[in-house]
Amino acid sequence: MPAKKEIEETRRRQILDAAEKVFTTRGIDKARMDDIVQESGLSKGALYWYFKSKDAIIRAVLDRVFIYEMREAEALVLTEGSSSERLKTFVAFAVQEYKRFEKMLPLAYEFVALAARSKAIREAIVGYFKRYTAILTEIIQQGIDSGEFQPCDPEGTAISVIAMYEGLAMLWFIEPELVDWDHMDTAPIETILAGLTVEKS
Amino acid sequence: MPAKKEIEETRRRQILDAAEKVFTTRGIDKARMDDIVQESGLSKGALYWYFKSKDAIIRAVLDRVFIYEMREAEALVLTEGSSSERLKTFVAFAVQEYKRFEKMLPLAYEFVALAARSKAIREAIVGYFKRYTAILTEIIQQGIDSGEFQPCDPEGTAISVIAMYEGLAMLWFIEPELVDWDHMDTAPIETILAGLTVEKS
Amino acid sequence: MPAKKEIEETRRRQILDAAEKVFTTRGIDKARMDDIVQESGLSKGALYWYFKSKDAIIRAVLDRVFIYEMREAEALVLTEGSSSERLKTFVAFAVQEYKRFEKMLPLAYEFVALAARSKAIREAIVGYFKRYTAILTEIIQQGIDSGEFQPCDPEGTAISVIAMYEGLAMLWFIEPELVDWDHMDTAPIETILAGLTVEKS
Amino acid sequence: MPAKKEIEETRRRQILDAAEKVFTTRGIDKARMDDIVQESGLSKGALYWYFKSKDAIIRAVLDRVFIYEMREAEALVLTEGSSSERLKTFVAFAVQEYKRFEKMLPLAYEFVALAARSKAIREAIVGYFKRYTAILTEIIQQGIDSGEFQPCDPEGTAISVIAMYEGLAMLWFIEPELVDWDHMDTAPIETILAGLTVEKS
DNA sequence: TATGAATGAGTCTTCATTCAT
DNA sequence: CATGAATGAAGACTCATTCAT
Repeated sequence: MPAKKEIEETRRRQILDAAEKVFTTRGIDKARMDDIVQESGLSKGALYWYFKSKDAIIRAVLDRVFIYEMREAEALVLTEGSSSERLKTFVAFAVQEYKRFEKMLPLAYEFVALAARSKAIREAIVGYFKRYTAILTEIIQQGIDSGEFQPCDPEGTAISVIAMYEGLAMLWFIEPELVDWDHMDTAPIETILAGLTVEKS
Repeated sequence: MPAKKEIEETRRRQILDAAEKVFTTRGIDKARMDDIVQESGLSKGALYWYFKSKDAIIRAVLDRVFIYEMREAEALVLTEGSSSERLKTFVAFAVQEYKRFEKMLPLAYEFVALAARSKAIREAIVGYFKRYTAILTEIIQQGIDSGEFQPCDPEGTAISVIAMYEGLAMLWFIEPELVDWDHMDTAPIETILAGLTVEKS
Repeated sequence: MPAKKEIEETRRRQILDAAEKVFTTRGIDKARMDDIVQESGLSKGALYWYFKSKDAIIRAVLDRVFIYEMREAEALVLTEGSSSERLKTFVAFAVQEYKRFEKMLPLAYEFVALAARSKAIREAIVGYFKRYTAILTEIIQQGIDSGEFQPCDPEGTAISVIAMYEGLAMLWFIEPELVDWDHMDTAPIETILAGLTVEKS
Repeated sequence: MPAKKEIEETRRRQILDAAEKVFTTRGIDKARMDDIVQESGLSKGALYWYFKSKDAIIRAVLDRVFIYEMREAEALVLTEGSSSERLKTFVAFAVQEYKRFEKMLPLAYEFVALAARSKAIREAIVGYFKRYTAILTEIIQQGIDSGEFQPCDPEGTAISVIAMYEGLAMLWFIEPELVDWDHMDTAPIETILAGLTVEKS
């Protein structure tokens, strides 16, 4: 017997899937509850049964957008190999994620814009970045400790790297031709690695 | 005698100033024409006398946000000194701009989000980035030509640098504590410069 | 259990009744949606639930005004008696209709005026006249065939008769005193019948 | 020196010509003062200098539409010839008028519709019909007096004739194909004349 | 639980009219 | 006399939310 809980979970997912799609294509503000109703195949009443308001749906979608699995990335920290290797692997992983994320970028930037006016949204996004930063900082710290990387502020550097990739994603979003996304996982990070790595004489 | 043209110019500026402020604080979608009316001190009719619609105001504000003076930056290309110097000066200049830009960032990200659905907006933003890229590419090319920089793809590198600063600005926008903006004009670019510069031994 | 359909039908009627009244008293253009809201006892939202726009309501009212039962009149064609009798009965019937129609005449003339700019309206009105013409033409044709009427163009004559009554209705509408509506169903048609009928010597 | 009066007269005519055109094409309600401004080539201020309001323009246009020269028709009454001849000449004249009037018919029917709510408009239109009726009544009376026409109610008959032509004009306006306007000046009136005329044998 | 008809405050936009120059 | 910028009341329409069934 598919417990109530399961049905409820299914309904919520249906609604959020629909909302995500509608928000992405029409924009959050322009999206109407009726659009979500139609897209979800449910009824108006059902939406309001599972979510208190449009705002509640927005927040739930926000969480789906900015909270995803980083376990794979986090596991990297414990991997064998040089720090450069790990850094590259991490970046390659992140670039993969961006690619999967592509369709949701419009939504992501809407949330970024909304962050200016909503603490809840700001916190969700900040949490996402902090997790990313923590992983990258750890990798860089390992490199410094092992003498592979120049001494430097590991967190600051991590943030610079993340910023660079966020920026590239944004440029790519605005005009794909600006960015050669197929080499994204190598060229930019190598520029940084070149400056980061201790000269092997 | 303040010629007609002048009055017209004043009115348009009044309206756009008001719109910019309202869009920034309330968000473009949530902004009501009445807010702009109140903020501008003009009347509803006056707004519609000078601008066909809310959308026309949005576009006009867009242009004000993304089209500004880069002459100063463009002049840098012709400056004396090493390419590293020029690069740093350019970055310092850009960081200054971001600081002046601070209040408008929410608006800027709204436009970025809107870019997904509007060619006009996309083009305005792309134009802005292309101008920036052109300057930076030129500086890097000069560095390569003079043997100061490693051989590399100058445009790709320029875009990476711009992306990094765009990303930093975004992080700073979302959570100022994430980014030490006071050293923004030095630390990140130096990491890149380290990798870019030919070893002087 | 008043099936859904019934409620829908009731609501539409409520709205169209209200619209008809408001259009008639205030004029179509001067009529506000809020007037219809008030007159109907429904809410703004309800109006827009059942009709897409004011224009949709106008069209629906148009149909109610110009599409009505002519079955009774059409049945006349098959009646016993002389063609003169049938013609008179038909006219008497039509005059009755005009009387019932009295209150809607302002609306009817608004539609006539609108016909100049709307194909849909024009077609609705033309359809109405064509049905009337067809009946009358048939009656006159019968009269000619039986030798009761002079040979003539039956459709042209039918149109002349209809035109005369339409014109009388218009004069009556503009200034009731101009037309003795109580003898409308006899005097004018007899003038025509006198000229139409073959002399019985 | 073209006295002030002349300029004033010119301006008024310019405005009313423009208004007539705009009212006819857009409809009185949908016509904007700005349309008249543009069409007239004058300025907004000028319109309000010569006419107090849009309503004043509407009334002035009304007068131009419904008050025109009937002197020619009125002169007919004194003409030589049989009453039948005079009647036919009168009808031919009227049909000519309708043809000239063609472009203004949409406007005329708007005024008819407005008559329901405006005494002033009603009176203007009634005045027009009364003049026409008076002429026609006189002609018919002459025919009765001379023994050419059957004894009948001359005014009632006159009104029937006018109504018929008004109705034909309306049908023609709504759907030109319904009415063979080229024979309008003969066929319909002859049907009536046939019934009206005393048998000569 | 689920439905979808109904609500009505809120929004953009229009346009007759005014008035400083 | 003439101009056209400015006013602001009014009106069509939208849409998040509610609630009787």
